[in-house]
Parts: sequence; structure tokens; C-alpha cells
Amino acid sequence: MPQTRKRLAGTTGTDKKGPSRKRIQTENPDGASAKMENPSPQKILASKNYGKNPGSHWLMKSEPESRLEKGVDVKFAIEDLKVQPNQTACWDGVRNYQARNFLRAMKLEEEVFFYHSNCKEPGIAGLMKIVKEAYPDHTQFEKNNPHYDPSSTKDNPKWSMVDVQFVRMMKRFIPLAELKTYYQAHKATGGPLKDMALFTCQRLSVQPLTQEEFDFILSLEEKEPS
DNA sequence: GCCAACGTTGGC
DNA sequence: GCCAACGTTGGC
Repeated sequence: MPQTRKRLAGTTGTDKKGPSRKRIQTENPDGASAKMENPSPQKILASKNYGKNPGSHWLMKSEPESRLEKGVDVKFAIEDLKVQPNQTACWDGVRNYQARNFLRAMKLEEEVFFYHSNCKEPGIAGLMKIVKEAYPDHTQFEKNNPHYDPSSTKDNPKWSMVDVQFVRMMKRFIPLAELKTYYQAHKATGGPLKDMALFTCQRLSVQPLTQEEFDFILSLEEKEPS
């Protein structure tokens, strides 16, 4: 089993600091209209049975550039997946409940966009598929792992992972900036990306896509970069 | 169970 | 390197 490290979402926050508190709440820049009309990300995700049906599509984020987390490099680019034995790796280290629940909903053979985050050019790099459904993430029990969770027990593991296999690179890299342009246009016109989780649930590292979102993004491969 | 503020995410 | 956004923590 390949041991790979991916950047994880979420905060386990196992070691709490001292009692000092000083952060001030950030103010909404446009003052008066503090309450947005937008439905909450949770409502959006809940409203569509995302991830509940067989044949769902997904997007998972990973960092393609080196970055140390507790002294361990969390870099994992699509090129790193490609050179694993069987081009397969376990997607470990997810420490966010919503993301974990999506991992647990994933079914064999479902397709997943490999998204490069926290890097020079963020965006969708390629396609992979689920080759093993959710099982306990071993890194939660490893004291020296950056994603060690002392609150989890082997009897009742908190965190799950899946195995993914490389399918192919995108015919061209689909940059975040381009997706965002479509998202903003579609929000106004009601196009396929109007609720895309990449923008409505910005910090979610494992997220579902509708068939329409998935198909639209694939169609961008054939288009000129905009 | 509320909610202040902490710490992380991740684009820019 | 900055910092907005936001999920999580923990005092009360």
C-alpha cells in the first residue's frame, strides 16, 4: 500500500493553547448588509442529495508544492499519484467531518477531479477514480504523523480514507481563475457552475459535484483557455 | 448550548 | 507574506 501524504483539510486542533484570547472578529466590509442572501453552503450541499447516489462525482484538493507541516512535507501533486505502484494511493489525512462524510459516501469507480491547491496556479489537473471505498485512516494512530489524532481509538476510528487511482491528466489544465469566471457568470444566469462547492464551500477539501458541473468542466477541456 | 476567538485554509 | 473566511474549541 502506497504511503502518501496529502494536504488535509480541517483542523483537528488536538493541542489547545493557553487561556489568552485576543482575536477580534473581522467586520463585513460592506457594513450594513452583514447578512447575505446566499443560502449557506451546508444548505446547498444538503439540498441536492449530493454524494448520496451511486455515480456521484467528486473533487479532491491536494498541494502540489512542498510545504512542511510539523516537519513533514505534505506535497502531493497529480504527478506524484501517477508514479505510485498501480498509480494508486490512499487519500489520508482528511480531518474535517464534512469532508470525511463525503469520503464515506464514495463508491468504487466514481470519478474524482484532482485539484491543485495552495500553489502558483491552482486548478484542476486531472482525473482519478475510487478503487477502494472508505476504511480507517491509519495516520490518525501514528504519533509522529502530522495528522495524528490522540482522541481517536482503533475500536472506533474517527477518520476514514479511500484509495484512488490515476485515470488521466486533463487535456488542458483548468485554472481556478477560469472556473471562477464561469461561476460568477452562472450565478447571474443560472448556468451549471452556479452552486459549485469550490466557491460556495471554499475550504472543503473533499467535495461533491453534480453531473452538470462535472460535464461542464469536462467540456472546458475542448475550449480555448478563456 | 451560546458565542468569542483561535488556528487553519488557501487565494491573491 | 498577507489576511479574509470559517470551522472548531472551550469557558461560561
